[in-house]
Amino acid sequence: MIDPPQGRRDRKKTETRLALADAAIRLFDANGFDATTIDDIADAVDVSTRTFHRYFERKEDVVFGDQPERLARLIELLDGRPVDEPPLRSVRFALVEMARDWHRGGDVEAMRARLVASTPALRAASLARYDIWAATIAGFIARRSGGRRDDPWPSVAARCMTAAVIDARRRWAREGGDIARRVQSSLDLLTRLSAELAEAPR
Amino acid sequence: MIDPPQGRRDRKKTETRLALADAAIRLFDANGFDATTIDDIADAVDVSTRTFHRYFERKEDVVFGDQPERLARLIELLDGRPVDEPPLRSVRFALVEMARDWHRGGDVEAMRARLVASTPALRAASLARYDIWAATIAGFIARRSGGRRDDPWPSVAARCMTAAVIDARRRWAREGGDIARRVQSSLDLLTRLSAELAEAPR
DNA sequence: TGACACGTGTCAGTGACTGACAGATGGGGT
DNA sequence: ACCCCATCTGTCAGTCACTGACACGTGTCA
Repeated sequence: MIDPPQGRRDRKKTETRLALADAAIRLFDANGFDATTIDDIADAVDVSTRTFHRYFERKEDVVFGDQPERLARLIELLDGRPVDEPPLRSVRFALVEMARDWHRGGDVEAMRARLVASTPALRAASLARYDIWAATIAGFIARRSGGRRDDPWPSVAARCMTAAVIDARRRWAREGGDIARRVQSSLDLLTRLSAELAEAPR
Repeated sequence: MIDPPQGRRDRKKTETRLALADAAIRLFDANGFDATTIDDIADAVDVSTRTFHRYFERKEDVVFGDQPERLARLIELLDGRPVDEPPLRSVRFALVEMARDWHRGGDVEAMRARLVASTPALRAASLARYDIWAATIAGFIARRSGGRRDDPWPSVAARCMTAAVIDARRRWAREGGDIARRVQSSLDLLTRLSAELAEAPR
């Protein structure tokens, strides 16, 4: 999923990062985000707190420890779509596929979703992550549809589709069910927007 | 804008809260968010840091010190719309009106927008605020359109319209211009979604 | 294998945030 | 006008997130 099989050093780095993320999520889930100290997490992976902070700028970030892989996957999915496909269709495909990854993530992924939904600090951090998704998707749409540089359309479209995903995921955290299907139906709802807004021109 | 002219005590409280918010924004703008300590802000208003934390849970929150008033205003605008108006039209009206408030906010509002755009911690906090807006709007749409309790439509629609506002405001922070008009055109773009998504059914 | 780059631990320090207590001040009832 | 009570505030002490500096040990590459 990631580039080449780098040297032992880089492999260990990735290993430590994912180990910290995994340990953190489990500890947060068991004892709560606030009640868990960075010391607890570092101890669980047997590194110093200083090392923790070399991997993650803020405590919240550790919950999204696999973000580099996720973002790379999103980009890979987007760029893998045929160039003659309508851009939003490509985005839709990529987002549903991302949701399938979440499903494959199993317990830890559900744990993370619940954790994020119930912890204010993590909710904010999570939204900031999706903001990066939105920017990435906006860049993709802009490239594929090729309008003016300051055209707001790619950005607005990307943000809306991301918003649909966020809503689906939050619903999934609360009520469970099939996350991929939830994302699909949220995205489908976007088509309803124009119909309802058409009655409200200006 | 707010309820009745409460006693002196409550008046002083509101005063202090807004004074802290105002002082903080100016200090952040002048010296940067990180370089400004809570001590600096508290000193400027001549209260203790402990008092600061009684008004605002986190340092970031002070930038949104007038949030209670804003949210009250949003609710007021929404509830003030005729009940037979299409819900999304009401929301559109309210959001554009909120943007006009920003315009009336003058320098401090522009300062805040620039500040939020350029400070990661504030960007995250800002998104969390809009999340509350989205929830409020979703509640309004649900009430006015009266579907099932677990219908995802109100929430998705609210999130998308909020996303359009966020995008417009961020653009405004970067490039200036007429914020109300920017919000209008972002919202107008939502109607384009269905056309482009229609080509991407499933 | 040796020079160098880089990841890690220790240490010390700052600043955000919180609970507990005590003093001050406004509000309401007599 | 007075007092009692609720509430706001400052001081103090403590925890914890986060950071720069330094020294040590380990991977990497010539």
